[in-house]
Amino acid sequence: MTEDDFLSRYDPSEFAPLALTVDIVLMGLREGRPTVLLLRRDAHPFQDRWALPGGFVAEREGLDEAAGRVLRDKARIESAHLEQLYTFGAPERDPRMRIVSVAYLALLNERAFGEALLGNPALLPATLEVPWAGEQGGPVSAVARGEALPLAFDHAAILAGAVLRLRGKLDYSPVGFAFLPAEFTLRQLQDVHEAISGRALNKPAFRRRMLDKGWIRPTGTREAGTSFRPAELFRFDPASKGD
Amino acid sequence: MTEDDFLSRYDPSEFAPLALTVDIVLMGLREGRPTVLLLRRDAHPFQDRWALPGGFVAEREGLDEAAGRVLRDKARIESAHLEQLYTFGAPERDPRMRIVSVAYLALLNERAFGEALLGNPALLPATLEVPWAGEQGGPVSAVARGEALPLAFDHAAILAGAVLRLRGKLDYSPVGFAFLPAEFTLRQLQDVHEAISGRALNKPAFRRRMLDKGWIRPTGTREAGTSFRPAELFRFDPASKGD
DNA sequence: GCAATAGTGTCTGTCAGACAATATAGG
DNA sequence: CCTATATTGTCTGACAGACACTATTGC
Repeated sequence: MTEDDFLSRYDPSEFAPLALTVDIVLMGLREGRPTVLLLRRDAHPFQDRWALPGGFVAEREGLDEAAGRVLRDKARIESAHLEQLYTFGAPERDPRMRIVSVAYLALLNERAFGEALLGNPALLPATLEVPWAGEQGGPVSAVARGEALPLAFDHAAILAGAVLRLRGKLDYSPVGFAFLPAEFTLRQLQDVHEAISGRALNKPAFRRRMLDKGWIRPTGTREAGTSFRPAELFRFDPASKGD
Repeated sequence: MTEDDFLSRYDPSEFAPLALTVDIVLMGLREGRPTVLLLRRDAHPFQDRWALPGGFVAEREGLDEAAGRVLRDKARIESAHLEQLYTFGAPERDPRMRIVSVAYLALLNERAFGEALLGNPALLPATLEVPWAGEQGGPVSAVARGEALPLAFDHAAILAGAVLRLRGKLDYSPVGFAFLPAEFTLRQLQDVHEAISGRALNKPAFRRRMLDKGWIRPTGTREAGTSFRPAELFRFDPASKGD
């Protein structure tokens, strides 16, 4: 493909206006429900609709790097589990010009979620309502104060993709620990799994499964401040494998 | 994020040279091994190394659309299972300029694989050698005529991603049928699963599993031309669900 | 002791692997 | 009948769900 290739390097499309952005699904768990952080758009297009935090990819910046920067700038979050989700590039997805967006998923534990809210008061937490609908997931809506928020661009599709990705990885990857602090009880871990999968789980079976997988290690300490029997604290053991 | 947002629309990065390409992993099965089709690079950079077929995304073209076009132009394949894999955008991945590549995975059955080879004789089939290494997969090499091919750009990483994606989806999605003709025997389907997962499977268990999943329906006919008991032919039943 | 939750033991149904038995094509 | 492969039957072990039981804390 010599000449062919050579010529295509000078294809006009190369010089057509094109921008690259990253959009980030900032997800945490609130009251047992997956919750995302959204920003209201003040300008056209999609004025007054709600959008994922995002930003343009800089000239000498990698994609993961850009996502990390957006995380810092828009939510004051220094570190979080961050993974690429999918790339959206329909020509008309942004009416202004061709903007291709690489969507990322960031998972926040309770502390990071709270810090993000403090760091940027414009962020609105919205509960993800996922009609369990079949099994492969259906449309997702983001709800705040009892009302479904109108979303900008193709951001509803991005949210749906985020939920599917999480559900798919939950069982065979230790991704669920990203929602928890360093030390946690088995009940907390089970709550995470129930929130993401959207269904109740059996306690003894869950405990067996987690211990058998070898993902967690007991710390030897127990939680404090309960008025009943305190649960044992565990830590994620990255020495296992996966993800 | 009014003013902020407004200003960022005019960020210089928007006008920095940036190109968008799709690269396609054309995968089929040959002699029980995953095999991909590669093109030799005649020009710099990475001259004489092997690369995935790819092309620039045109001005008013969606990403899936661009991938379909590359499939037609470079391999004369009219239709195939095509899914987006991952987007690679390290700033220096192409020494000439910033080129972001959206990788796609195309699955070919035996007929499509043969047609591609006829349609473009420059395509070289290379066997994917996947050292089973642990479980999450390791580095992948593409081997032809007994030798590992030197790959261009970050295409080795793309191949590794393709193998992982396939392995991950095989059990809970009907993706394996993309490698087979419309009618097939259970033995053929099992061969596909063994080739992708890289391990031998139990015949009765495999048969039960496939029938229970409801993905396949018997056609009532049997294969012909065997010198032994002919196997029943099945069809993929898309009425089930998933993918 | 009481309330509340943590953690364990046990039964049972589902399902995959192993392996053997039966079925059927061509010769 | 013989060979080779398809297809089915059955046993067994791994494991998840259900549910009841025991343990431990604050009060």
